[in-house]
Amino acid sequence: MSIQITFPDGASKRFDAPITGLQIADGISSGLRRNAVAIEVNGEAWDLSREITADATVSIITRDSDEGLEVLRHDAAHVMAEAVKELYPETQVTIGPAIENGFYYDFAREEAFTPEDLEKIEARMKDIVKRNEEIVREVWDRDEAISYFKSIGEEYKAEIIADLPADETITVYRQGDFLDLCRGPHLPSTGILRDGFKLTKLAGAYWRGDSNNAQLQRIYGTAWSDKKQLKAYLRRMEEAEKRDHRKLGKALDLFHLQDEAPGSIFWHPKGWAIYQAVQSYMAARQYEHGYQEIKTPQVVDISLWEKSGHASKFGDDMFTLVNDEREYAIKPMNCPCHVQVFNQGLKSYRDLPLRLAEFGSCHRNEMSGSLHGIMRVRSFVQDDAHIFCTEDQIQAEVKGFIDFLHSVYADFGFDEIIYKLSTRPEQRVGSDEDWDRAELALEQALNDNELEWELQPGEGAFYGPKIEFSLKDCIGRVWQCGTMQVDFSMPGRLGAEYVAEDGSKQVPVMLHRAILGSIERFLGILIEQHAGALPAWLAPQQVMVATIVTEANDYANEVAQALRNAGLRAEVDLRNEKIGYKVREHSLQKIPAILCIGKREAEEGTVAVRRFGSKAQTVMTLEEFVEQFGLEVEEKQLFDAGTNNPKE
RNA sequence: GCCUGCAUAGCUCAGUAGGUAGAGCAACUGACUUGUAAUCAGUAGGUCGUUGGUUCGAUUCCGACUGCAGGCUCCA
Repeated sequence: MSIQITFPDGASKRFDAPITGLQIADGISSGLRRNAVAIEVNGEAWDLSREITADATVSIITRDSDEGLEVLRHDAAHVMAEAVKELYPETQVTIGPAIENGFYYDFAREEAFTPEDLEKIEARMKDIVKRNEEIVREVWDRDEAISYFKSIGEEYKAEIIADLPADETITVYRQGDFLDLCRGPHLPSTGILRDGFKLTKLAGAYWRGDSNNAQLQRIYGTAWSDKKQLKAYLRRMEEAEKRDHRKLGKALDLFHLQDEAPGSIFWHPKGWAIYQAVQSYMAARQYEHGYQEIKTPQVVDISLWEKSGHASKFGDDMFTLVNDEREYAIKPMNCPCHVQVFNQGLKSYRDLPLRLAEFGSCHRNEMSGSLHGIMRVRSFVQDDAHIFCTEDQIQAEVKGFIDFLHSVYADFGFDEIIYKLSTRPEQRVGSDEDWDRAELALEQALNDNELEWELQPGEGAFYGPKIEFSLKDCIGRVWQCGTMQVDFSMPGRLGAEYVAEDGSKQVPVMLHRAILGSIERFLGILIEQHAGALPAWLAPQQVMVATIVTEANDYANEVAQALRNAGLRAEVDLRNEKIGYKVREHSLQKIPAILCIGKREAEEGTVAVRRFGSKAQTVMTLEEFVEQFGLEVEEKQLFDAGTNNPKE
């Protein structure tokens, strides 16, 4: 019998059935065969060794494609599990998927793995690759599979199989003496994995992601198509880690943290200068967008948090204090306070939408393990605002907000934003009808803006669904920054009302929103995004005036004063040091512009400008520099350190 | 909170198979007045995170605590 195989370019060819992906690849070219790791058959990824018995459209998956890398990484996980079982037979295997850049496998074992064990495991993995064991796909009967895995002491595997949907085919992959439940696809043999992998870290992880369950030991690894790719990745990571905001915060003297105040930041002059630049920028932008800024109390009676529902859901994470037999909470968020401001006086539908903004200082007693540099802290300031509006106004407000957010992120130099829609959680307040409408409103806004977004079912806040706007840090970790949440319930719980056109009293809808999220977190990401070399408008010190000889001191001071008068953040370095030393130091501090002042400049009334990232020196008059640099600051130009040109 | 690891001078790090520690940079002093990424010489600087234990003796070994790092969980 012959079957028709159609290729990606539309061409097709007849083959004698059955035929395998490996044979097809071999027939096309030896290079393709060498690089093949799997085959896509009618849109489904198959093993190269699986027999194709009917007409099909196929495409060979190669080792350097995204799909191919996923197969390699998944195989690396299996090879690791095999290695672990060989070295530590008492270990139970659970799950081991491919992830971005690599893979992991979760193991259950009494004794903890040590970093030295990782080396042993990695060495054994290399052995298994060298053995080039054939990887064989087998279809098993469900009950047989369950009893087999139980019989060899793999309780977790048995549990996974028992929970698979009834119509799912149970496939088991065999490599050497190691059998693992898996959907596949896998490589034809372990040798094809080659040597582009490395075990990277050891971590704890809960069985099925639930902290009530047993904690397993997770081993992470990274895997690439070959050793060269692996090395390139490791080098990239090493470079990226140099941009870590904690390192730069210290090196650039921006802030520090210390034991006595875990999760709280001591901002130093330069860090605070950035902080203030960001905050005052946001204040101006919000004013422009029709927000009114307010300020609400830090310490508020616990009863308000009970009414809002926060005390019952987040009570453990709130800092509370008792004074004169009265219990207070240090505000963990601003919303209930904003409703109090709304509630003062009688509001009309003509007042809506009412946009109240606050740089709200919040304290949350986050679990110690979740603290992370200045990205996740216990004391932070949100660029928070609440929009009180009618249901009809939601669409326009959400749309307007998304545009606003995009323009802010663009000013800061962020072009990659991750959008997520989080919908109703199990524990929530409000009717299902309200949730339906709120979720729909957000979904529509995302689609109207033609954004690519990811759905996170059950991840919404307890009072409403939300859109999350996330950014990535230097090593690719995703952090939520902006948010837009629709809330139909809190205004009602806290007694907010307005008089409608017909004279009736109505409860407004409340939109919770933030663009930066926590200013602290945003600054952390901002520092990493620019590797500490902030664009001129954000740089804590924008200009450094450095003298070459003492004789130029007076003129240098005049220059610095003129720059300050022009609204620029300028310092002067009169130290008795060589100019090379000063240039080096201020370059390491990533100051956007160094003005070198010698006898010549003092006599001519000029400045010798050296921009960060460039070795070029440009002599111009002080006036010319103020105009040029001032414009760059005013226009919030993003400076490209590599080319010394403003970015598009 | 849980798992694994880490904590030495202001910073970056070395070191002690258990006998109270060292480098570079920074700081300070002096000389040098300098033209675009480190001028030279000298001085000073540490209860080796805190706290128990083992030991004649602990920075080193063991435990607890605190903090940090990487994950997991959580994130109003």
